[in-house]
Formats: sequence, structure tokens, C-alpha cells
Amino acid sequence: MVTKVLCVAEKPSIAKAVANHLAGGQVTVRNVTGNQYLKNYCFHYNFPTWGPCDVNMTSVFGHLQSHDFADQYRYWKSCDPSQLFEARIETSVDESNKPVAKNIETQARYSSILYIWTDCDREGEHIGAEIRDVAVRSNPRLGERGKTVRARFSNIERAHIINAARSPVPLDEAQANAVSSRIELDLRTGASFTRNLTMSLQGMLPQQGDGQKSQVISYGSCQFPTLGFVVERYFRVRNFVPEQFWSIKVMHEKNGIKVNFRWARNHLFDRMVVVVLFERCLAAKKAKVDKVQTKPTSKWKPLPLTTVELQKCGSRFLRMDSHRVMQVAESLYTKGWISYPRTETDQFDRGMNLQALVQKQTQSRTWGQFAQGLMNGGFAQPRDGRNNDKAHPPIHPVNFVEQTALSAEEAKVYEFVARRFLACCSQDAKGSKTEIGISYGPETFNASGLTVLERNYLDVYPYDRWTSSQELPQFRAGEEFEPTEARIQDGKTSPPGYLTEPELIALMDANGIGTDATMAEHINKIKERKYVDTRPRGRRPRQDDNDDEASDYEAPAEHEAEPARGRGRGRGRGRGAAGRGSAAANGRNSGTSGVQEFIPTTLGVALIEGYDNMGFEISLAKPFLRKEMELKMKAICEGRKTRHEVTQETIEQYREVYMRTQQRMQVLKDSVRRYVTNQA
DNA sequence: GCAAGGTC
Repeated sequence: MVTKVLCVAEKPSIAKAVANHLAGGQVTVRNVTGNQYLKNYCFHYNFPTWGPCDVNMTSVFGHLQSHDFADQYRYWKSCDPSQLFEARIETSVDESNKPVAKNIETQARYSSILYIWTDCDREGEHIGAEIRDVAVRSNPRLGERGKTVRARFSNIERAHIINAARSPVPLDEAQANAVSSRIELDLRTGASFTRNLTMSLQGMLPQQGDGQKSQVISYGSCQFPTLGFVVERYFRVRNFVPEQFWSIKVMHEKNGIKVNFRWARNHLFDRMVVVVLFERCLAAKKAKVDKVQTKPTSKWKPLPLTTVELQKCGSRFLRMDSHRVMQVAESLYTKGWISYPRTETDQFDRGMNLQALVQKQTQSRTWGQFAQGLMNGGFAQPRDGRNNDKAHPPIHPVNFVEQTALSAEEAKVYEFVARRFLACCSQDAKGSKTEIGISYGPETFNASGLTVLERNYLDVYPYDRWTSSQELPQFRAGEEFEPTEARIQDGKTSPPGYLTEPELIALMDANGIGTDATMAEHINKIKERKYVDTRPRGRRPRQDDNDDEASDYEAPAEHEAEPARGRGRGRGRGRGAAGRGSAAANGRNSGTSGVQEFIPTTLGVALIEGYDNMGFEISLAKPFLRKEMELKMKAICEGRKTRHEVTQETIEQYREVYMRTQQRMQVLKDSVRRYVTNQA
């Protein structure tokens, strides 16, 4: 008797790939009525665990089940919004998912093993549990121990998949429970606060002119902190008070080359101190060369491409907002040109055959030559970043396609993905850096020069700049000279800019707001809700100093440790600023850059201000609540808390905030009135 | 009319 195994993947692409790997070409593909993308792949496979089997491999399309309040709570005026904290929640299968669920039920009836092939992350574990739920409806025995298993895999390389097929593991119930908790909390808090805000405040907003329904004022654990970041930066810009500073400038001309030396103290905010130090320099008459050092340096090639990085680069280099970049990337993925575009992973699996992928790119008329160079010995294993979601590899081109076969936007994104991949597979850029240190009286000054020796990856990756500086004249250690020019220079600190999209994404990423797949949606949501406006960043003179950019929040992680400081970084930039690596790009593009900046509307400001002024210990406007939820989910995954405990204690927390919001709704109304009414 | 998370 041949064992029947039902395999279910999270998406059709995985089902297809896994079926092809396991079946070795002997696959029968059957369409399923009701959904043109849904297929059953039938083949034989000899699983070590169960022996020779008849396999049916199919998929879902992400979450299979939906959750909503029971009927008596579903309509806005049917209950007080606070009742939604305990209202019964029903689980169902959406109309669009009915054919998918039916297919699983039908197939499960004849199967003795349910083998889950969803992504190996928390959501994937929950989707696995949803699939099991549906399968058990028609075949209860699949609910028995050992009858439902899952595959552990992190990419769809043949060897990796075959290996995963050999060693099924149980579903991780803890992870699935953590997600159940998240789903429930997001629904209860989102719906209750949204209804309450909308019904309390909408009368105060200007009526929509075109006879539309008046707007929804929504709360969500992700959209509110996202708005909070925009507002926080807005106030830092608005409240910025420029501060004057002074520095000592030393220039020396030698062999016809003018060298500017940077003061080791950069600048000071006390003019008298600078004057005194300057006079001591002058009194010394001569400067002395302390150090002449030439050493090799390099500019590291970029890390393998993650979704967040793709979105940031899209804003910076391709002039597409994150939402658009993702749409385009998805279409490239569905057409089979690039790998799955939603990934947090910046490490390529050691087992992956990267050279085969490089080989495909040799066909390109523009970067094919470079790819050929990699095939001829230039190839180097990509760097490893710090992130691995164990579900997907970094974004990379899987097949070559002519630019002309794509839309203009697709071509731009494909080119970026291809060039980024080739850059990852090549060598770091190499250069030579000379540093000259002088002492002038009691003060020290430095100058540095860079010579780029081998461009390497830079040749295929025009998005990075690294150029030789003007050559430095020869100096000898111990040499003395009287500087051609020495004087005091003054300047003032300049305000930070409004938040740009790449900065916002970086903040969300660092604070765990949303996932790689949803960050762009949250940004879109706060635009849709009219909490923020965007506009292209205009020309804005940037001065050297932005010490005031420090933020109260987690600053974006510094993903790249660049050894080279070729472009001279000795500026006290706050960590929360545009981020390293972008400095050159922003500088280059300032004035004409396509980067969008975010400015809160009066409504957006009113909401955030309103909650901040209510004086809770934890404001809904700040990212800490969401972060706490993330920690609690982790606790469930690690068995330190139960789903029930987390749900209950979090509900109580929000209920408290809700009640106090009710009590102080007047504060919020005043805030809205102050801002929104003034606008008119 | 509501959230955030999957995915086509």
C-alpha cells in the first residue's frame, strides 16, 4: 500500500520548485477550479520516513483564514468600541480562499501525511497551523501526533530541498501561538481605537467636498508609530535653533598644490576659546609634520540585497517610492526574473551555486562583460550580513532578461538587482590612503588623500561613489613649514531635514515596526489617511554640523562596517541621520534628488501631539508598545509565556489607555481643533 | 468604514 502525502507550500512558486526538485521531471500538473494560480503537482517520491509515496504538492496564498468580530459587533454602531476588547472573534475562510481550502480538504481526505512547506518564520508556522485546521476538517487523523509535519528549509536549491524532505519536524506550536496573539491584539486594538477616534473626531474635520464619506481616523500598532517618526522629525526641524561655531582653518600650498588641514577639534561653540587657541598657533609660527602615513584601504562591496535595502535604494537611486519598488519587484518575481523580493536575509547560503547565476548575466550588453570577468576568475564569495530569516535568500536575479523586454520601471529595478548581485560577487574596491598629521602650536590638524587603485565592484555598481581626491604633495615627518594661510572661520549648525523615505524605512526597521513585506504599506497608509504629505526634497544647503539629529528612538542599525573613510567623515553626524553610505549620494544629489520627504499634516500633528499631551507613560505615538509586543511574542516562542497570558495582559494595557483616552478626549479634541481649524 | 500579516 503506497502512502499518500499531501504537501502544502505557502505560495505557488515554492510548490512548483519543490515538486520539480523532488520529482525530477516526472510531475503531473493539475489545475484547480476557482483559482487560476492554484495547481496540484502529483508525483512519486521515496521519503526515508515513509518509503515510496504518492505525493500531491499544492499551496495556499499566504494566510488561509481570516478573523473578524462576531456579527453583533461587526457594524460600527452595533456596540461601544471598548467592547471590542473582549468581543468574540470568529475565524473563517474568505471567499477568495474558498477554492484553496476546498482543494486542501479534498486532497487531505485521501492522505495519511500532511507535510507543511510554508516559510520557516513565525507567520509561516501559523499558516501551517491554518492548513492543518482545514485539512483536519475532512481527515481528523491528520490531527494525530506525527501525521502533520513540516519541512525545514531556507532556500529552494535542489540539494537543500531534498535534504529538507528527508527530515521532517513537528510544527512549532509556540510560534503559531505567538502569531495568534498578534492577530488578536492587532484586531482588537486597531478596531476599537479606530472606531473611537473616527466617531469622536470626524465631526471636527473639514467635510470632504465631493460628497464622499467622511474620512476614517485609524489607529494601528504600526501606522501610528510610523506617523510618530514623521512628526518627531518635523518638530526637530521646526524647533531647531541654529548655533554659531568657530573653527581654525589651516591651508598650505606646496608644489603648487593647496592642502586644507582639518582641525582635530573640528569646531567649538565658544569663540573666545577658539581665539585663544588660534593665537597660540600663530605664536608658534611654524607647523610641524608629525605623521605621514600611506596605507592600503578598501571600500567594501555591498551586502546581499534585502527588502529593506531594496526599498531604501529605490528611493535614493531609482526615484521610486518604496511601495512602487515593491510592486515592480513583485512583478519581476512573478515573471521569473528575480528571486522572492520579501526577505530579511543578507547572507547567501554556502550551498548556493552563485556562479551559475553570474553566468546568466554574461548575456547582458551592458554588464555582461563584467559578469564574464567574474567567470574568468574575478568571482569572490559575497560578504555575510547579520540577518538571516531562514525563509528566503537575498534578492538576486534568477534569469537574464533583456532590458527591452521590460517596462521602464521594471528595467530599472531589474538592473539594480542584477548589478547589486554582481557587485556582491566581485572584489572590494582597493585604494591607498595617505594621512598627514601636523601640529601647529598646541593644536593638531589633519589632511588625507585617497588614490583609488582598483575599482573592482564599483565598475558594475554605479550607485556607490569612491573617487580619488586631489593628490597630496610630498611631506616628510619632522618637516616644518609656515602655513600659507591660517584663520578663524565661523559657521552655524543647520537644521536636520524633514524625514525622507529611506530614513523612515530605516527607523521602522530598527524599531521593529512592520515587516519587510508591510513597511511600504504602512507608509502608504499614513498618506492615504491624510496624516502626512510628501514632496520631493528641495535644495537645502547642508552644513557640516548636525549634532542635533540624535533621536529618542532606536537608531537604524549600521549594517555596513566600512573600513574606508575615503570621503572624509570627520563630521559629528547623529546616528539617526541619513545613515552612512547615503552621505555621498545625498550630497551628490542635493538639489535635484528624487528623494521624497515627509511632512505631517495638521491632522497628523494633532493626533500625535494629542496622545503625547495626555501624559501616559507609554504613548501610542511612540514605537515602544509595538516593541514590547515583539518581545512578548518572542517570550511565547521560547515558552516563557503563554498566548493567553500575553493576550490578556496586553489587552489590559490597551484598555487602560483606551479609558484614559476617553477621559481626556477633550485634550485630543482641543489638539485637533487647534491644528485643523487653524489650517482653514 | 476598522489592524497587520501573508500572498497573486
